Amino acid sequence: MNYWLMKSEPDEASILDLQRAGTLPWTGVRNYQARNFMRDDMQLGDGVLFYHSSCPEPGIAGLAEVCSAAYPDATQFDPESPYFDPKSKPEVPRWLHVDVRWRETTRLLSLKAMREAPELAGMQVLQRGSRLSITPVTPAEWQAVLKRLHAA
DNA sequence: GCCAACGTTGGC
DNA sequence: GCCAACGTTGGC
Repeated sequence: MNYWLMKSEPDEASILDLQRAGTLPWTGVRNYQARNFMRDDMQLGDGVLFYHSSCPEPGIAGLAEVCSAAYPDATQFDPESPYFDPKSKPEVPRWLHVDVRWRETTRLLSLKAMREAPELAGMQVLQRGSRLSITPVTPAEWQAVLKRLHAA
């Protein structure tokens, strides 16, 4: 069982969109490291911190879980899609993704609050220059985030 | 809109 | 295989 933080721009897919949909395919990842996490390290039931990025109030907005194995991302073959990759061949799909299931819409644990939390200082997403859209989270960090999300 | 940081591309 | 140029991310 592993834990992850996954970034999403709420304009594209917010925690409320996930809540409405139940599950969503995590399409559009075009970074090899993030793809490899999904392909090699994610397991069914892994915990996901759903993070809103590139928005007025960045931060963790809810909880989700991995609910599929990795499979080819259809958007890479769609010329109409912003995620179209002309260099990817259907015989050898370059980009994969998992599906994610909604668990809980929480209050926002803002980026600012995350930075102020000593237990979260080591989180990969908070490191200088970190841009990866999917990063591993340690069990201790997961617990610390849950504690703060559920605190009054 | 700015810009720091990082990833990717492609010429050599 | 190096590395300069370019593109992207994402907070501010």
